[in-house]
Formats: sequence, structure tokens, C-alpha cells
Amino acid sequence: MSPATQASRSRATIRDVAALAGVGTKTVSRVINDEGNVSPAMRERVRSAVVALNFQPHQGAGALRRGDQKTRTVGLLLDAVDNPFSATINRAVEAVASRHGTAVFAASSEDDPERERTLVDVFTRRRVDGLLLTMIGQDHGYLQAEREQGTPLVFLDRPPVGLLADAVLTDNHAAAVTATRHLVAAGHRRIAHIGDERRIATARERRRGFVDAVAEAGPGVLATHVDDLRSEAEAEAAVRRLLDLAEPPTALFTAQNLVTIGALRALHGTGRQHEVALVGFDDLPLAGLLQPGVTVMAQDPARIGTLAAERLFDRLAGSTGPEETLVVPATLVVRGSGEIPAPPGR
Amino acid sequence: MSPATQASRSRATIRDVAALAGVGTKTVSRVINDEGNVSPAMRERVRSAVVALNFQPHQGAGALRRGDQKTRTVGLLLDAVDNPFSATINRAVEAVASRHGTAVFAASSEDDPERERTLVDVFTRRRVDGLLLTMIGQDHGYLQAEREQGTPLVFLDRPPVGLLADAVLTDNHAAAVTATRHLVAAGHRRIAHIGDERRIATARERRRGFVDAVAEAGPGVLATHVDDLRSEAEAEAAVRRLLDLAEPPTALFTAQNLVTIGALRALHGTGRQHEVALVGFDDLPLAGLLQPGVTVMAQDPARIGTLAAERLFDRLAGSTGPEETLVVPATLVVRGSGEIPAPPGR
DNA sequence: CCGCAGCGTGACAACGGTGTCATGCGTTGT
DNA sequence: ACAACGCATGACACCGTTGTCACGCTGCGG
Repeated sequence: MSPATQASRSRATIRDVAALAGVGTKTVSRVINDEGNVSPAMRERVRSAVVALNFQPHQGAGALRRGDQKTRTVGLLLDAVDNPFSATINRAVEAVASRHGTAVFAASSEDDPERERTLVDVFTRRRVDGLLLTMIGQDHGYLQAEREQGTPLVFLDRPPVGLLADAVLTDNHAAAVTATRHLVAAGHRRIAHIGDERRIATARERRRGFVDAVAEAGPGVLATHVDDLRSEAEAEAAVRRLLDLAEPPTALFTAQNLVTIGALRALHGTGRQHEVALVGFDDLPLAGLLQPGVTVMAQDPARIGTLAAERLFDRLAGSTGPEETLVVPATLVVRGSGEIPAPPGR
Repeated sequence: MSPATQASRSRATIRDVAALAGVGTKTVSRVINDEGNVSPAMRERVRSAVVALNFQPHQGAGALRRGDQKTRTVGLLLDAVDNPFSATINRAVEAVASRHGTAVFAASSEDDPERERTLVDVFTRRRVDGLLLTMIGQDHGYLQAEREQGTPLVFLDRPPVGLLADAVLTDNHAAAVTATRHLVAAGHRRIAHIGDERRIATARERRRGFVDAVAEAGPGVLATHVDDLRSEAEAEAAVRRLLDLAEPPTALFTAQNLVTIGALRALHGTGRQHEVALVGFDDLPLAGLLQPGVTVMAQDPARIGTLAAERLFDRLAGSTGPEETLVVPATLVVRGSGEIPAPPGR
């Protein structure tokens, strides 16, 4: 009645149910797990005792005794659960997990290697059945021990380093090459790569793709680089500085979603959005409604999440094939900003 | 070595550690829990055995035995983890939980009452220490039983129905009134309310705020309603139909983020974005870069998540004050679309 | 020199369930 | 009629850990 009524009755146990129904605990166990070999009369008595006491079996206790040791829980390590890319993965993983009666621990590493290790520990101490990982750390060797102890691992979005494991990735190099070629094809000769933190494997791959595509275009094309941008605000400031140069780039390749947003703020803030071309990595919800529309290399985070989760549950079901890396295609979505031609000029 | 090397060694237990260190299990327990009253020599022996075996204590087993029964886990029920509003809440909750050494189960109800109940069951079977809930169902009475068994409850974004509980909410009615008045003040006399599903409490409140503000404006103002839009695409189609009317509304109040996006697609798709005013509920990442900028009533999901989580941990720490509803203010962000004046006319 | 407090240590039971196995009963086959 | 079997049921140990308690040892005061 009063708010202080916490823990008034404590939670019912299987013994309480057994006592109320006048049966042994094992019979209750059989009923709640639908094991069969229980007479209809018993089943009914147990059922009503369960309802009367509002009994909920204690998963953890069951898992402890059960041989298979399944907690029906998986850990999902993301850079940040509120980044739209990661959030989409989260949702996809949840959908697959849910079909397997499994709950998901999602956590944000904030791209901090120390926090990342802590979170893996948090997961393993809770005995998750499997791990889905977006890693920042330089060496994932310590995860080998986890896998040897029976916890399957699937890497998401970024490849494993220092161990062999399943992974689901975008081909970031190829996608960056395509994006950059698109700008070169529009005639641009001064192109800037605006990038995320180089500690992140995908950022390095995208950068490498950009560099390769520029090299392939020949000596007439000049590249500028800004790297290690940690936020929208940093990206905006960096692009504003670029635009102030005497010979500013005529095209931008913005290599991550938050960076793209920052760059767009800079372009629109200075009114030069129709003048400087832009291709972004990752799609944005309103990209098509801006003037000009934002051309992007769109990854498919839902598919990445789905495939990774399915792989994990395959492993949990006993699949023992070799480790595989699945590559999910990215698509160039043409909307206008990437097709702005280079200004005529010497 | 080979991929089939799964579960080669099984996980070390406290007994294995004790055996290797040549001590009793209780001593190992004391060391890993920093309980004191262990000689330095022992501590060292145990420590190195722990490292040698890569021992990780089994949280669940410990929680089982420990009196307090804390699993250091909370459940967070959202409509969809990939909705930006919910994702921001998720992140804020995670930050608070993390400070309390607690992991978060986040799950998407998809606004389906049945799934919602299932997920609450999933949480309670795993003995979460507390629940943070965004509920769709019409009666939350069944949660009373949970609370009586010692699980604190905090409602997020939507109020509890059928029981008294802590809640952290936006004042949706007041915010909708403010948003609607803003359109009336710009001279509009034909205003449409484009709304989310009416099963959702917040959608009803926003609708009510709209209706009240229109009534307050006097008989000269005509309101149209479209409700129960379940997606961006439905919202876009609905707005396109409205715009095709002989006397279309001159201003739109779009009462949820996905609905706003759909409406924007319709306006920009028909080229009428400078002609029809719009105020949206919930902020959008690129809202300031569209032409015109999108005026919104911005909620503060990060604050909602933070306050709710803090409240939950207060309760877990034993706070027994009366249930409270905290109201988080929303702010009108003026960017252009809401200030388009009504066309002059008869 | 003895008693007692305090510390370090480990044996044991218990947390809430489930696997294993034994038991008692009714049924069936010969 | 009796063995053999299958089914329903419950006693009991056990999953991995920690609370409780008892024990032995050291050091100190009387």
C-alpha cells in the first residue's frame, strides 16, 4: 500500500510451489519445463499453485544446474548504443536473439580499449552464451581464452586482430575507392578526406581506399587529409578551416556519419553546399531532403547485425566449420551532393 | 587450433583455483572479493592461480548464494532500440548503470502489448534488480506483483496505468499546446494534427494539447486530424493526401519523430516546404540544415534516461519516499518551418 | 603461566533450481 | 499367476559461489 511496501513478500521458490501443490519439487520442475510424464491432475494442481504464488522460475539457478550451462543471454559490444549505425545493428541482433529465446546485453565501449576490456569481463562474468564484438583495441588475443572456454565470438563491423574468428564486415576499402572515384569522375582535382579516428580499423581502411583511388587517378589529383575527428563539432571546425584556404578542396569525402554531419553543417553554414561536392560514408535519415541531397556510400547495418547474430547462433547450435568473414555490400546512393562538378578553372 | 576447438578446456571454477593454490575455496572467495583477513602470502598464491587458470567468477552463482540477491543487472524496455529517441535514453541509462557496476538488458517492445509482457517476464526470470519501462499496454497492474517482490519500477516517457510508481515524463500536453499556439500565432487558421498511434499515451496527450490549443484559439481555427500512423511511409502518404485537398491545411503539427520525417518527405517531394508551416515533436539530427530549418518541440531524452536510472538506483539503495513523477521540460527550437506565415486570403 | 581476544583459515550448508536414480504402482504378455 | 515393463513421482546430490561457524595459532595482559 505505502511506497515503503518493498520486498513485503519475498519471491516464491519452486519449494513454495511444491508445498502449496502438495507435490515434490521435481514434479513442479517437470511441469514448468513441459517435460511430460506428469499426470494431468498433477499438472493442473501445480499450474494453479504457480499462478497463486505468481511464481517465476529463476533462470540463473536453472542454468547453473543444467549441464549445457546456457544462460540464454548474449553480449553485444558496440561503440555507442545511440549511434544510429550501432543502434540499427542492436535492433537486428535483438530480433535474431529473440527468436532464439535469448536476451541481449548491449554496451557502449566508447571506443576506449580499457572500457572495452572491462565490458568483455562484465559479459563473461555473467556467462553470456556468446559475444558479438565491435572492437577498438589493437590486440584481441585475450579473447582466444574465452573462445577456448566455449564462448563463440563474432566480430562486427571491424575485423579481429590477433586471432582467427568469424566476422561480418563491410569492404571499407572497396567502398571508399568507389566513393572517391565518383568524385574524381565529376572532374575534381582537389579532394579532401575527412576522417574518423585512425585507431579504428574501418577508418584506416576507408582512408586507404581514398588514397588508392587518388593515386589511381594520376598526379593531377591533389589530396588533403584531416583525420582523428572525434565529434560532429570537431568535423565542422575542420571543414570550415579547409574552406578558408586560398585553394580549398572542391570535393569532400567524409568517412563516417558524424563527420558527414559536421561537414554538412560547415558547408550549409557558409552557404557553399552547392559549390563543394560531398560524398559521405554511412547513410543519414534526412539525407535526401537536404539541398542538394547528400550522396552517400550506404552501409547496411541491419544486415550486418542479422548475419552476425545468425552466425553466432549457428555456432551455439554446434556448427564447427572454419571461421568465416562475411562481407556485406555497401551501395552508392546518388542524391546530388556527390555530382556537383568541379569548377572550371586552370 | 582448429575451429572445432570449442570448449576444449572448460571454464575454471573457484575449486580449481583453490586446488592449484593449495587453499580452501573460501580463501579464494575472500581474495577475489577483497574481503581482508587474508595473509599477503596467501593472497599472492591465490592471485597467481587465478591468472594461471584465467578464472572469472560466476556472477550468477554468487548472486544466488549472497543474501541480497543482486544480479547487478537492470531491464530497460523501449519501444525500439533503434529509434533515436529511445537509443538516446538507452545510452543515458547505460551510463548511470555502469557507474553502479550494473549491466543493462535493453529490449524492444515494438509497441506490442503481448511482446511487452513477454519481455517483462524475460527480465524477471533473469532476476533483474530493477525495471525501467516504456509501456504500451493499457493496464500495468500485473507489475504490482513484481514491485511487491522487491523489484523497483520506474516508468519512462509514458505514465503508469493501474498502479502508483515512479515516472519520468515530458509534459506532452503542455508541449503540444505551446507548439500549436506557435502555429496559431503565425496566423494559421487551417491546421492539421498528424499523429502517432492513439494507443500510445503520449500520442493521446499531444493530440489533446493540440485540440485544446485550437479550441482556445477560437472558432476561426479549423483542425484536421490524421491519427494512428505507424511509419514514415504512412505519414508521408497521409500528408500527400492532405496537400491534395481543395483547401489544404496551411500548417502541420507532426506529433512524433518518424511522423515528422514522413511529413517532410511529402512537403519536399511536392515542393511545398516553403508554403506549408510545420512544427514537429522531437528533434531530428539534420533539422537545422533543411530549407527551411525544421522547427521542433525538442524533448530531452538523455535527461529522461538519466533521471529515471538515477531514481531506480536510489530505490535500489533503499530510498523509500513516496512515488514521484518527474517532469522533464521540452523546448521549442525555432528554425524556420514553424514561422512560415499563413497565406493571405479570404 | 594461563586465559582470552583476534586473526587467518577451511569445512560445511545453503542459494534455487534440475539430473539421476530408486520406488511403487498398474498393465501386459506368456 | 508371475515376470517384466512403463509410467508417475519424489529423494537426493549437485551446479559455483558465499555466509556461518568452528578451529588453531599468536600475542598480550594479569
